[in-house]
Amino acid sequence: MNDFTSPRTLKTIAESTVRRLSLYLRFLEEYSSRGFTTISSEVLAQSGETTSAQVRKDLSFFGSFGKRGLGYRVDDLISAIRGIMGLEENWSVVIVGAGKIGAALTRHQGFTTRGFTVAGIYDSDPAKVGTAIDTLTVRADSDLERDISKHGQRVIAVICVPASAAQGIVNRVVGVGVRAVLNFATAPISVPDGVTVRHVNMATELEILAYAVTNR
Amino acid sequence: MNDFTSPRTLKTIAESTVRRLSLYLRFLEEYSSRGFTTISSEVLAQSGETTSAQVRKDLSFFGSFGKRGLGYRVDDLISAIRGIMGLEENWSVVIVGAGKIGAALTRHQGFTTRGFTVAGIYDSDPAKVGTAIDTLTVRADSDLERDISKHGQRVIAVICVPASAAQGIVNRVVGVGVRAVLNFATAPISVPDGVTVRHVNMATELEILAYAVTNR
DNA sequence: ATCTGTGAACCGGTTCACAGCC
DNA sequence: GGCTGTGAACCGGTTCACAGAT
Repeated sequence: MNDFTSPRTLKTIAESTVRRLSLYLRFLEEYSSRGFTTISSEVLAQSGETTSAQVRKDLSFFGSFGKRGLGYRVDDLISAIRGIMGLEENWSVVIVGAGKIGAALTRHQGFTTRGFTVAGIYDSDPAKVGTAIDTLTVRADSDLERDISKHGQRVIAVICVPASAAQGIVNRVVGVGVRAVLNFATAPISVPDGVTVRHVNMATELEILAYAVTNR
Repeated sequence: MNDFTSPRTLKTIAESTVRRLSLYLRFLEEYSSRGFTTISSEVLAQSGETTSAQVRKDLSFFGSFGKRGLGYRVDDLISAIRGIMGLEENWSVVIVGAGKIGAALTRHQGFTTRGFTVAGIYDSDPAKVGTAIDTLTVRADSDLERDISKHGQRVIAVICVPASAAQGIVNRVVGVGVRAVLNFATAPISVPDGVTVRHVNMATELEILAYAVTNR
């Protein structure tokens, strides 16, 4: 029981499960700060807009964290999920592109508090290099490789450059060991095996909403 | 053949299908601008990181848009997808919250060109009301209902307020007829039937990446 | 010969339901 | 009695494979 290692190597976990774990974690942290020490799968389900069975199934892939008849101890579950997701130590976030989105993300404190620290912001435009964004100074695009190498494995590159430049930047950061990329550019990006890319695309989100409204 | 109405009311279409349609559309527009007039499901598949069978299946839910042995006429397919997604006429986007994200989205031109126009940005902070963001002036939060009523059905509300205020804002915009909400606040939001909410959450995206790197 | 359109098979995520512990 | 943990059933999205049109 509570075997962390074998289950997660045995089966690949669905992305939907991982996404829900993130939501559970957020809710648990808030729930803990409100002074609760115990939670049931039923209550936790409401946070993630899912069912209690789903919550229990999600957690069961990684071990048994609850007590039958009682529920889960909030703080234990927080630690367990942090461990599962690899959030015990801090991650460095490198933002490439100091345009509107890049700058806004840099200024935004939202994820700083959650174990992700913006380590640097980069741009190829000499007019932007050297300007201050919050506590950071925009660095030259050409410094990317050298700077990233210092961060080791725990780096996530956030791509906020124009679509035409996106693949080139990704190639460069992957070349110096980055294995996680969050892509805000509206360009389909390809990466070698072992590198994970996620896309965030405002236009697509709006279009999905447009579809939903149009088709009842 | 080419029956638009019955198939889409008959079956509910998977969200994944709608998301891919959006990607196909983006690629097709770019492909068209490069001068191509015809495309095969095989080529289109590469854009959406999927397979040719998936492309054909996605489209088949809505009609037959191609010619066997030949492929699809690019411009016809663009029109067809625009029709399916409800993008023939423009949509108004109302941004609530003039913080970092709200301001960045307002300034960002990315979706303006794709049939979505930012009609207004609102904030409850008197210090922000009246300030200019791009060509828009931040309006008082209290003007929300009156302004939205003017837009009719084709409005999408984008929520960029702190988590604690999110549900209240959503209740208000839904109250005046908004049926599509894009939520940037890190709060689980509930809406009545017939209203669609989508969540964009930076922290979750970063955490999914952290999980992926941590677990091979 | 080529490439679409689509029923059927497949696969995997979700839901069910109940056994197992507190 | 209450709530977790989990195999089994279910469901729906994806893939297969082939018939049909050009």
